[in-house]
Amino acid sequence: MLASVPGRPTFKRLPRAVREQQMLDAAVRVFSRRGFHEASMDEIADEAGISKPMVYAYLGSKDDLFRACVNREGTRLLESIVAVVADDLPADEQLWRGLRGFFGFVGAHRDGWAVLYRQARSGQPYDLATLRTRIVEVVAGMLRSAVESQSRQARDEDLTASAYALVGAAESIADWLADHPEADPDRSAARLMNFSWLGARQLLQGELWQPSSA
Amino acid sequence: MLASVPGRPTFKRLPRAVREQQMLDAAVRVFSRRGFHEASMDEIADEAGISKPMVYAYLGSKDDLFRACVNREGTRLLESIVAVVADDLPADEQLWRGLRGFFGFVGAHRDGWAVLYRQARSGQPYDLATLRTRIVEVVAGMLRSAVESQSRQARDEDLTASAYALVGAAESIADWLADHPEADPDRSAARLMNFSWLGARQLLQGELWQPSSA
Amino acid sequence: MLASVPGRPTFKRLPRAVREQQMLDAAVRVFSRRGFHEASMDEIADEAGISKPMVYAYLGSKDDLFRACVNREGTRLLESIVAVVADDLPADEQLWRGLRGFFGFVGAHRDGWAVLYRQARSGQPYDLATLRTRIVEVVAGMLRSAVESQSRQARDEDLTASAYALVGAAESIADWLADHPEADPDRSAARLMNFSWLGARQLLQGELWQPSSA
Amino acid sequence: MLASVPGRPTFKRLPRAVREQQMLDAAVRVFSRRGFHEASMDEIADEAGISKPMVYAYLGSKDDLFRACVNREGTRLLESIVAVVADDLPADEQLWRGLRGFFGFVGAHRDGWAVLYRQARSGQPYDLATLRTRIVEVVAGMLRSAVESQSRQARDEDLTASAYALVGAAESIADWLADHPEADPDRSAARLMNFSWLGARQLLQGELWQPSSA
DNA sequence: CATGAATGAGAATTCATTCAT
DNA sequence: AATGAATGAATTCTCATTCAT
Repeated sequence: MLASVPGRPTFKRLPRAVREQQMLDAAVRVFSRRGFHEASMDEIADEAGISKPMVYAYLGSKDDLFRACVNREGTRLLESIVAVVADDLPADEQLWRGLRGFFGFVGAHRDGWAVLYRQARSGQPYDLATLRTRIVEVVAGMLRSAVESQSRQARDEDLTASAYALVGAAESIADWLADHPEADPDRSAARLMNFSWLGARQLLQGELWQPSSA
Repeated sequence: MLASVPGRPTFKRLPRAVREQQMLDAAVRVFSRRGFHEASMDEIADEAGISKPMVYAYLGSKDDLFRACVNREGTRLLESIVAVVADDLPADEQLWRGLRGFFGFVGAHRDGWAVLYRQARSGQPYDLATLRTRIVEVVAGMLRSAVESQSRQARDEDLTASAYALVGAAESIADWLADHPEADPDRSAARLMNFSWLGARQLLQGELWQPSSA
Repeated sequence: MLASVPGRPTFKRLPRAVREQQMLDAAVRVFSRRGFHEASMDEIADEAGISKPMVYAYLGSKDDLFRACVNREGTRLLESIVAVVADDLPADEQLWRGLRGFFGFVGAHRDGWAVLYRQARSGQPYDLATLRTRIVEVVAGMLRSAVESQSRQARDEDLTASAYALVGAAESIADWLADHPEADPDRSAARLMNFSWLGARQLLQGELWQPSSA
Repeated sequence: MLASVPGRPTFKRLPRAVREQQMLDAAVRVFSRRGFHEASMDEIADEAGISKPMVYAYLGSKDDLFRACVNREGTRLLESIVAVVADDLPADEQLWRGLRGFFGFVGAHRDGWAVLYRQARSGQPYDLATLRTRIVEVVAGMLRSAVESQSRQARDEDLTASAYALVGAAESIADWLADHPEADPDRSAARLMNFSWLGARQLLQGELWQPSSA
């Protein structure tokens, strides 16, 4: 009966893998707009078009569910970056590509970003700390190899601090991007590239960084 | 009645203003270590050494209380920055002073910083968004005046983006600082100054920014 | 269909009676270790190696299932006793055989005993009350016929009380036995026989204990 | 207003100690008639004429509450026995008094007995196991001293078994008593005394029953 | 001023039970 | 015959908030 109504998909008796993704989608949306604590399992189940016990059966407790969201979105984010970065490129090109990947993800998955950045941060130390640390380390590594390619020395602490600064700057702009749906992710990437690569002084003097490709 | 019983110490009937500060101190500590939702009014009252009804009588609901915390700490933070910045200084000097003020506050008020940054973010739209926007605007204004002093034009959006980047970078490093009590705030300020003022390229080439004063 | 796929073992399509016994075995084990309420239908189905709907199809609701367990174990227990008692034996011999049968069952079916005694007791008025009453009546009858064989009178209430005492004593020792797998059931039977028979004999002979005071 | 209605006691704002006893009374009644698992905190709160949060505030979780019930009733039971037993009396007199104390408690606190015996048994190992063991040990000690007063030897295991039998018999009769409000506790005590003492006396005198066959 | 006593409302979680395939 | 998918209905427990003293 229901199935015969055109345009209204039957939501019944789907295989587990499909349902799990639906649930995760719903959970990401709800966590994104409410935050971890304000989100209720009831609302998530509703949003997924399913009853609460199914959520528990498939994805466990609220904590488990949240972790699963963070993991999925975190993995996607990492992949968005890793997919476009190639080790043998010059440092600025790598940074540029990394930023485009990053802002591209944020623009395309605003809810996922909100869960990762706004929600996961404040609470219990989910794997997010790990994820962020990993990103920071990747960036730090990138900087280090760039430095070494110039036969220079740099204190590790300084590199790490720069990486933190860079990641924080990216997050901050991503946050603004997530709240401005009309904004262009690539443009955000370019702006941050200029700021971080050239520095405020250069910017103030009107200098601009230009992508060598594309 | 009770107070008149000899040998029984009179309960301190402190003036309202003092009590309120005690409560806010307690609330900031508790919100800082638990987060908004995990913090219970019971724990806050306990920490303040008073009974719950007093908290409600003086500071209103939990939301009100949290807002009061954010306001007080936010104001202090702004003051830490404003106090050291003078409009007629060159841009780099202003930035340098602003960063020192900022990291100084974070180092001295780790709990306050945690409430402002980690907790207030995730949830309800408290005045924090406002506070952050105000800081961003201050920084953007600083950049604009610097640009204009060079008789140049710059698109407002670009300036804003740079301000966001700068604030985000500062927050990120502040966050790291809050978790490393042994770290030196001034050193953090210097690192970020280098990064943001000179840019990654300059840094990679070994250039360094030097404070003209102090 | 599935069964016709070569190389894929045919799922055992066991006859209903066999399946039911498997389920009851599993249920007795689970009820024994968890108690009625803590036992979940999931765990029982798991233990039986079948899916839940089968349990419902064959044995009905959880209550039904529990009743079925109690019935089966209760019947076995009664049979263990009845099988060895013969009406024409002297009273002490009957009691001795009855106790041996009883403790023999407990030693051999610890799970069954636990279900009967520990679990069924606390809750709903299953047939257990009936079972116990039946046992008490059997014992009371045994005592009565012994008395009458001595041409004596005894108040029915006193006989019933003695039967209760005897059954309670047996249960108490059985309980201890169920927790001590190394203990010898026959030895327990002999101990209780000594305790109860020497008393019962005096009673049967009309002797009475009198309080020295009051 | 409410307080002025005669015959309708005001149930409001009682001191903690009073409320706790009311709650325990209610809990014992509900646990007694429903069993641990079937009893809901809602029903207990209702029965106590109070809201659930108060129960949690004063007595903790459902487990804690149950433990508190068992403790209170167990203590009362022990006191009922200890109060009337005096070490320097002859063994039979001690046993007689102990039984009267025991059955007196059961007759006067049927609900308490039900909680102790029927409910606490089946579930988690609350202190009840301890309580019962303690009682068994007391009885065993009583028997041992009686034996030794006759300069005889007895194997400890046999004494323990007799104690178990005695306690089990008492519980069994108590159970019957709890279901027959019109019955006289003292009469039950006398019946069990007869049954057990006449047996115990023979035992104490070294008599043994021997199986005629096997 | 100050507080112990009290609660309404809602949250997570579980479980017996049934459908649709 | 057999099962994975699905849920209604409880249940325990917590918390912000308010009286009555």
